[in-house]
Amino acid sequence: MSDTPAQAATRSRENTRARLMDAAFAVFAEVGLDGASVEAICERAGFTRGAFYSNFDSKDELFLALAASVSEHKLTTITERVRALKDDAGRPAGPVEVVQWLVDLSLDSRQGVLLTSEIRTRAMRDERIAAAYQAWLADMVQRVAAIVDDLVATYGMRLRMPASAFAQLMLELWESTSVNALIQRLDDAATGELVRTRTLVLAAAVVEGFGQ
Amino acid sequence: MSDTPAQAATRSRENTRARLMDAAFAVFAEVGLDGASVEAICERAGFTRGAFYSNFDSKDELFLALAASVSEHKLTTITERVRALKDDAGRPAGPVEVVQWLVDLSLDSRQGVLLTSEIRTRAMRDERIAAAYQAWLADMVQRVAAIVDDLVATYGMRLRMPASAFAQLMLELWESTSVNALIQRLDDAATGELVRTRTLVLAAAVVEGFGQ
DNA sequence: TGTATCGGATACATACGTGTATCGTAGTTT
DNA sequence: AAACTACGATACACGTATGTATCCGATACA
Repeated sequence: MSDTPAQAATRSRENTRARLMDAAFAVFAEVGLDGASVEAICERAGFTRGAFYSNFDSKDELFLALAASVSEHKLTTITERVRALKDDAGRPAGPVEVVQWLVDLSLDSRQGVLLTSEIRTRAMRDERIAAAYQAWLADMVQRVAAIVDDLVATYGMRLRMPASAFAQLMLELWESTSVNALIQRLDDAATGELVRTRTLVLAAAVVEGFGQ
Repeated sequence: MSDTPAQAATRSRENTRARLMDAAFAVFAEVGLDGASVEAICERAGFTRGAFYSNFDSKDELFLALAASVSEHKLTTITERVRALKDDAGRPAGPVEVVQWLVDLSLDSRQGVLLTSEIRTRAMRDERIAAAYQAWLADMVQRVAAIVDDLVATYGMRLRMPASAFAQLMLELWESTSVNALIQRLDDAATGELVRTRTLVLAAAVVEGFGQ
């Protein structure tokens, strides 16, 4: 099956877009949005700026596209895992295993944490990014809340606060813990342990009937 | 009492240093560290760059000095308030009032939140700033933990986790909530309410014998 | 009142990043 | 096979930030 020219061209174009975005992901994580020059991004991607300006209007537009892509990827991932949860095969054994499972779900790479921080920082100052961030966060909260609701029903427990508030608290806690772990130069294992412990504390507090 | 020339000169010098740092505080909050030009800082302070380079070696050095100053200011503030707490006059009536009091203690201005975020972002990438940040955080944690210990003893309650871990959790929660409130464009009242509510939830979870 | 000193202003050299306009070429179409 | 199209490279013009070297004026002291 051969492509029409438009398709072939598009596919190639999409490919260089993707390479540029991958490079931008790395460079933004390294030096931040303002610290990253278009030149540096292109160099890492193996292009010159000609390619860049042929694909994006500006660095800001690339950043927006990248943020959207990362957000969507996270949402997709979580959706898949929720579906896996529904299949009895992968269902965790008990509440504590659920925490483990949720933490795995939320942990991000070093670069991911850095980029998310960049997005949040930007959102504090830029109305447009704030809107996008809030929309994404609401989406995440909703999905995590759905998981929580489902688990609570399954194990016959009760929440001491609305599931969505609990979910948002969890998400913020995970993020904030990741950031601090990064500042403390903890390795992945220690970071995971810290997040797990804290999540258990919070769960014990908010979920009536959760272990001890 | 008149100054020696050196003293007078120093005093004036300290004054322009202070003005530059005040300006930098505002500009960094507005556009971030990388987004702020030395020129912009000087302009806001009512100087030219000549004054800047006469007082600081680089923008980074100014940022470091500013971060240290802000940190120290926060520590001083909290110390004062702890002392006030010791005087029976200002002592809160009960656990819930204590929460109110603690929240007041932790709330920061919009600009303060933005600058703290900038510091934290920087700490993730820069070893030197990370060390300073961790030292400061440890200090804060220690003081808050002392308050917590004192209060717990006073009201005859018990903690379900080490006071320092609890204190750190609190500090992170306050910070993270402030950031999110800022992104959501909440006003000060709503932000305070949110922080208060969340603090109560956490306190109820961790402090055995805390209200309901 | 003359003079030395210090802090801040001015002027300059330079590096860097951006965006655009143009060019060369590989792959496609007829 | 010739022409066309699209993508990315190259070259250029411009603006902006930096840091330094020099200058000027006010204040302190003799």
